[in-house]
Amino acid sequence: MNYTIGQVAKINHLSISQLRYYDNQGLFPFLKRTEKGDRVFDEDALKFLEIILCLKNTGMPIKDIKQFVDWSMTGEDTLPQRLEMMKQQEIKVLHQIRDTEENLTKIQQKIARLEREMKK
Amino acid sequence: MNYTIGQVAKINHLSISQLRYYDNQGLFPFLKRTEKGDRVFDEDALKFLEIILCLKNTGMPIKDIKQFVDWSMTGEDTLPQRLEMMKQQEIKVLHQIRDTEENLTKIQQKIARLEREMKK
DNA sequence: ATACAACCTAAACCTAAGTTGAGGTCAAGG
DNA sequence: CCTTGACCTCAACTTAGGTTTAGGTTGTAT
Repeated sequence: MNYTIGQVAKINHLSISQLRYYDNQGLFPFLKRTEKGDRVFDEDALKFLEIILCLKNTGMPIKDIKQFVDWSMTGEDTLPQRLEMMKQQEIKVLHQIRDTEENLTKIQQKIARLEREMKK
Repeated sequence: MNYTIGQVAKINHLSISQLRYYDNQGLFPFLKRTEKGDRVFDEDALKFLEIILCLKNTGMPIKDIKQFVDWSMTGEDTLPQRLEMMKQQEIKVLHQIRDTEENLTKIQQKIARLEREMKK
């Protein structure tokens, strides 16, 4: 099954211009085009997009994602680099979660304090 | 105990210019100054900074934080608004954590796939 | 035929969150 | 004295991550 840019945007809750911007930044080197020039996302492209968004949503800058994408296109030689990058990202995300949980606790304490103040 | 901007920067792992920028954005209306004009952070300021950073680190934009700070300076009339804002933020952070955990899982699956590919 | 919807490009524009640089004040130490 | 370090202001600059605009093509429905 193939998808247009508009469909992909809806599926992933992105804007069309965002997808075009990512393409221009080199994040979709695997994208095909129709004869008239429209971008075509196939199932593989959607699969790949998923991991790209995953990296983006955990705070990886676009140029680093591009590095990963470029490595992915070069073949098996770069498997070690890609693995290393994902492991680094895993560590980063684990820290993110811990930090965010700490901040959650602080916010909840603030809520409790505010509620106590309001009752007085 | 009082602290200079440099000390506060070190304690909280921020740059001095970041702290000055926040002050210019109106995030520190409670800040005192020495006669020569240097910013003085007292214990209360540090306490307040902690909650400000907590909001900032969970993705709240500076102008929203300023709203919260402004409310905090006005007295008890704004307790309900502040409470509501913190509750909204709590919800946002809970979602953040869930989303990040999902992304973590995907990254870990990617790691597993890459490791399988490398063994072949 | 024509109008509309969905796609395209290239370039300009925008916003948030800072950083940098020039020029200045003050206190302490050698 | 004078230099060094830590602070100050104000304005200009930067960067990332987009959005917007203007102008153009194509396919389908009226």
